[in-house]
Amino acid sequence: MTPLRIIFMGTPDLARDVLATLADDPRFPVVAVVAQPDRPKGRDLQLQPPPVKIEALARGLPVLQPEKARDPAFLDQLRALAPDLIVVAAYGQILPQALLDIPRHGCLNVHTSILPRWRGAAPIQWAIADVDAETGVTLMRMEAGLDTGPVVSVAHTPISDADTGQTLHDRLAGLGGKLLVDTLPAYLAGGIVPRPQPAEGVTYARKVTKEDGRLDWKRSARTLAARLRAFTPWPGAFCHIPSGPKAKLLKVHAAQIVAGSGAPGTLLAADKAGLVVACGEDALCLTEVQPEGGRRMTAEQFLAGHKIDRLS
RNA sequence: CGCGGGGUGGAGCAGCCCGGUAGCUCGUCAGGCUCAUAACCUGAAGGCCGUAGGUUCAAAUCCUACCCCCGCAA
Repeated sequence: MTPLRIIFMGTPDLARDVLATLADDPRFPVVAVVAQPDRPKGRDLQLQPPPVKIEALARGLPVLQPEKARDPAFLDQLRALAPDLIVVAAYGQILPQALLDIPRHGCLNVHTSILPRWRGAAPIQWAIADVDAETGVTLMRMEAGLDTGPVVSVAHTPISDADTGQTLHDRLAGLGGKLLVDTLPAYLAGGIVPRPQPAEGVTYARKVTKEDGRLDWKRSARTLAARLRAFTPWPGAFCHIPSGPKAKLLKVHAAQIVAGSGAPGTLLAADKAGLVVACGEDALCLTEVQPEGGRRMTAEQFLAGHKIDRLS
């Protein structure tokens, strides 16, 4: 039997971790890696390679970075590589049927939720923001639809009150890689028949935007606390300090739900313990913040230099 | 030249536009009060105002260059 030929497609940190786990395993020879093109990043807007590209180059793997995955010339390149299997993790583009048809064993996607819940771009964040008790990773055989393919295998993990988008991301990245390498042998041997996703329970995790980080004090403290954790580290949570000629941005890094009531946005207390802000329901005690232009600091430090009675 | 905020005793800030004795909330140290204290009262130490030039009788403040920190853009 000729050696297996695997192509990996992915872009961000999560995909890098999955790639690392896959490529570490000698049973699964990765012959090429596909990532999104380098994008301008950082304060000087310099072109930065995506994490997957860095990982691939460090391993001496060839990297392809097509602008569009449906580009016919790119598809020809893929065919020329004669992959038996394509593994996709957070690649960031819809893959056309013509691409899905290339490998003999099809395309498998590592998706960081328990499908059909949270199909789409930001499943990790929305699982936390929606206060789900658990989430997980789904290995799925890809179809043309958005995360609609039949399920090969699933791994679960509970979501704790301490989980943030970052911690859950890291855990799911590890879980995803493990699920992939644990499942692949049986799948490739034909021992697993992918099962269609249930028709019930479909939700969509739309892309997170900067605006999702805005703390709307009219919401409940419970909701705001969940969103704060979900959107850590990006886009983070923020509100505004109304004092002065123009409102200043205030990022909130850590907060806890506390008892209290008042007009949403009102500062109910401000001491070493934190800034207690009235919400639509209960209150939020901000313990770590970062004013515009400054570093992150404790509520105590912040209060030493700012006199405020309300946030917006 | 992508856009913007900022560098002032140990911390966080004000003062800068309208140059002329370095200020606020804390912290630290000493003393006092108190059964006691993270509370309160009194006092003290601690700063060449990011760096280098320039303008001026005089620069934290105005001008120029540079260094460093942060946010937005992803």
